[in-house]
Amino acid sequence: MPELPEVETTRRGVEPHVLGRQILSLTVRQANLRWPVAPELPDLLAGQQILKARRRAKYLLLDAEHHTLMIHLGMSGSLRIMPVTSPPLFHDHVDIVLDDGNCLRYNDPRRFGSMHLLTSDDHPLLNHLGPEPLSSDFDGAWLYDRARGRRAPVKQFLMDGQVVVGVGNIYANEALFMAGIHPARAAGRISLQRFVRLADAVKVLLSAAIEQGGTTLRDFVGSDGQPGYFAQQLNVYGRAGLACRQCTRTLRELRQSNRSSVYCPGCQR
DNA sequence: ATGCTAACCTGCGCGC
DNA sequence: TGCGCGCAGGTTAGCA
Repeated sequence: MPELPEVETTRRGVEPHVLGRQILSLTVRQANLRWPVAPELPDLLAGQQILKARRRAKYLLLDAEHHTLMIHLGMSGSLRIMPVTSPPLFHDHVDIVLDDGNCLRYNDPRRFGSMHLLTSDDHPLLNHLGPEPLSSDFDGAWLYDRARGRRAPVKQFLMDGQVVVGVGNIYANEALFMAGIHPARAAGRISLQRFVRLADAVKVLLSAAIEQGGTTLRDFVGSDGQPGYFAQQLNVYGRAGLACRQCTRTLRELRQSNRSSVYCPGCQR
């Protein structure tokens, strides 16, 4: 489910409900996520007030007084604010119980998500991440520099978290279409000018998706339970075999690193 | 250093 | 109706 816009939508939805709240306790019903939830995590976090809700890449970072709770939603995770009394449903793995009768409830069918407790942002999972796509650190020149000598297809290059964070399969496909770049082209063989178009496309797409509450595919819901509205604007993702909206040629599909890429053979070179 | 593969899981849609 | 298969928004470890 979640790419960066979904995580940011979740952060914005959750923030007003958790800021200033004290964490009374945590209920862990299923600790086997992508990495096991540390058994001592609930006791360490209980009693602390939540001071800030940040995002880094696709990680949601809840800063408390002495620790930061780092949450990843994986492929199928979601967070909802709800009364702690409402009965947990299937795959509701963790409740972060707040002091106002509500809880932040983590649901994740596939359990590819994770929860870690940090004492600083110096963590192996955060240390080697590339720039935020919507920051000024990320632009065409950055992509061009990082692509020197890289023979990997640009699609994989763009999805590499050490190059830039937050660009998942959907937006990688869409950005390459918007920039007119074939997903299989070697990253090191793309001009600065074309990388400028690609970086701009990433920024435009992610910004628009955040504005509209993320992309809804199957089961995504934001923290207030409302679906996003960006899905209807996808030009290539999920449209293999259909006509390109720009040139009417049939969109093709190929698999790269076991992920599907959809592109227009006319518009993308 | 780069790049490829398998791995972690469940659910859903499709063809038979 | 049921079953097996392939595929799905992510990311890491391990190995060539």
